[in-house]
Amino acid sequence: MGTPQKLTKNQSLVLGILDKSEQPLSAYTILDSLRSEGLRAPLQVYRALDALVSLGNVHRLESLNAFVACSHAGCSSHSSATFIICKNCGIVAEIYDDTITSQLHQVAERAAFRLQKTTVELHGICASCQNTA
Amino acid sequence: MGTPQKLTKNQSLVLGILDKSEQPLSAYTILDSLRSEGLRAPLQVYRALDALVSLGNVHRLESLNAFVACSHAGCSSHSSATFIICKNCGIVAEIYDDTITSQLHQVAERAAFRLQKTTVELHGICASCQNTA
DNA sequence: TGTTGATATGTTATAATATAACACTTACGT
DNA sequence: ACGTAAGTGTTATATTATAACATATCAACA
Repeated sequence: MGTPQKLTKNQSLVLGILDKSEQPLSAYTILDSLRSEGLRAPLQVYRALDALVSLGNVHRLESLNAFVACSHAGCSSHSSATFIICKNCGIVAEIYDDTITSQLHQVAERAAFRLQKTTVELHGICASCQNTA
Repeated sequence: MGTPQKLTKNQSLVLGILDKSEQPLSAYTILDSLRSEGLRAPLQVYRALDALVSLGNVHRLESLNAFVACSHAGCSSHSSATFIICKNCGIVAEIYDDTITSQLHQVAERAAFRLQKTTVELHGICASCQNTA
C-alpha cells in the first residue's frame, strides 16, 4: 500500500513547499523559495521533483510546466488522474474518475496500444472565479 | 463548415513542414527546416504556430512541447481530441471519442467548472513497436 | 572495521523552449 | 489614396531543463 518512504533532505524541502502552495509551482519558483535553505541550482530541485513524481507524491502538469503535491496522500498506485486547472486563479483540482480511466484504456486497447501513462488536463474557469468575475 | 482560410506565407511554410512530417516537431526543428526559405527567428515560427493552432490546422502536444498537423482536414470545431503517442517511434494518432468527450464534460460540470480546452495525451508503445521489439 | 556499491548532493556550464519590445510592411475595406 | 489591422523581421532576453563531473552519505556485508 502507501509505503511511507523516507524522503531525502532535498525531497522533503521540495515537497514541503508544494504542500504549502495553493497552486502549481514551477521548478524555478520552488528553487527561489528554497534558496534560504541552501539550495542553489536547478538540478537540485529537478532531481527532487523527479524522485517525488516517481514516488507519486507530486504530479507534473504538462500543460503548465509546473508541479503540484498529490492531493491523495500516497497515491502512487492510483489510476489516471484528471486535473482541472483554472486559468484565472490557477487553482488545480485532482480528480479520479473510473469512467474516464476505463474509457482511456479502451481507446488504447482498440489501437493495440500499450498504455503506460495518461495526461488529462482540463482548462477553464473554476466555480469561484465565475462568480467573482 | 471547414472554412479553407487563406494562410499567410509563414503559416503555409510551417504547415507544409508539419504536413510532411510523420512525427510531431518542435518549434526549433521547424525553424531549422525553414532557414532555407528565409526564416531566421523563433518568433516567426511561434507566431505562425499560434495562428495555425487557433485555426485548428495544428495541435500542440503539451507533454512533448511539440506540434502536429491536424489529421482531420479543418477540424477546428471538433470535440476534444485524444492523442496517442508512442514513446518508441514518436508516432502520434489523433482520436476523437465521444464517450471521453462527454465524460470530460460531465466531470467539469460536476465541479461547476467552465470547460474551455482539454488536453488528453496517452503515452506508451504503439502496436507496430510492440511487434518489432 | 572497513570496503564497496548504490544513492544523493553540489556545482558549473549549456541546451532547449518561449516571449518582450520595437520598427517596418503588407493587405484590404472605405 | 488613406487608415487600420494583421503580418513580418529583428534583437534581446526570459523560462524551462539537462549534461558532465566531483564529492558526500549511508547501508549491506565480508
